[in-house]
Amino acid sequence: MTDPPPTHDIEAVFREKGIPFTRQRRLIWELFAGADRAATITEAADALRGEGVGQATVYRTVTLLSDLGLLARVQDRRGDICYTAPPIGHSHPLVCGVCRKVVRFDGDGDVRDLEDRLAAETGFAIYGHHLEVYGICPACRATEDGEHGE
Amino acid sequence: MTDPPPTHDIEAVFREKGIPFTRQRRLIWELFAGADRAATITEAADALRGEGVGQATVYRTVTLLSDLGLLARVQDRRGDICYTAPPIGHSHPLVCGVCRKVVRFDGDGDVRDLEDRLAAETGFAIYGHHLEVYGICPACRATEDGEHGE
DNA sequence: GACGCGTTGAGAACAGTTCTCAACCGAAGC
DNA sequence: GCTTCGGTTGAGAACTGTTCTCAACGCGTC
Repeated sequence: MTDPPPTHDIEAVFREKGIPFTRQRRLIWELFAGADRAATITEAADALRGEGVGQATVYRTVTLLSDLGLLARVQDRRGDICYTAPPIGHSHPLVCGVCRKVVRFDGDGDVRDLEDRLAAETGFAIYGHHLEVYGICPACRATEDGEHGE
Repeated sequence: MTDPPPTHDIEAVFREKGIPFTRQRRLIWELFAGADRAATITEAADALRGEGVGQATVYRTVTLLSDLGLLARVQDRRGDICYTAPPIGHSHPLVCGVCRKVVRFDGDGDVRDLEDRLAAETGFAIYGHHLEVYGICPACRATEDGEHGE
């Protein structure tokens, strides 16, 4: 497994690939990297409209960052597609289904064994996996218990 | 864990919930359950158009089956959203990214430990997870190696 | 056979995403 | 400093996938 580049070195990642790291791309990256919870593209576009970042650019940049492996797609309990950064270096997201807070964890050891076993059993050449864990974070649990008594 | 109802007993699942198992629903179910690989909604709609099944019905039924936990959503290497049956009883899909062939496996033991650890470490109330493994099946590997020499 | 209720199909409506194109920006060369 | 060139951007159109609407239909019940 490759070494996870540190988040703040994203500029280096771009430079290395010869991709310009423009003002808009920086703003979009900072929005996702600076938040501790996943955001939808619409939310990002709304938040950055004031900064003069167009919707198309948000779409283009999110796609670009995803392709570079710098953003991961997750979904909340309602099924809304959100993005969260950074999944760099192969961590997995534990997502709060209510507030979309994301805690990252490294479940790689656990999954690697499984992959090896599957490869041996099925003959598949395994190239990846997708693991997300969903839960309700302590803060949202407190709120839900208190307010709805559910 | 609940006992996985056998695939052929899907009618019983519907009956139990008081949901009519109509001709259209049967056709749609059989299309997904009968295939050994995942299909997109568009493919299903195209395949069943001749049987007089409308597109809206395919969407409605796939949503219904997903809600009942009888279909799982996966994606191929191109990112196309596909559905596969049956994930009943908590198996996970190993999907061929090329031909979308699906092999199911029970990785639950592996993930359960991880979940317990995460719950203890983070305080999240974990309600679910999403695990898919992606690979290239032996048949597609043979084709790709032979034809593209990649 | 008539009634009632949920399901269905066709097409309209909608939302999210991608495409188009002229304007813009920054780096390189003069 | 000015010009050129290639990639990026923003606005809006176009497209795609999905959901909604509504009249017709099918099936169980009376």
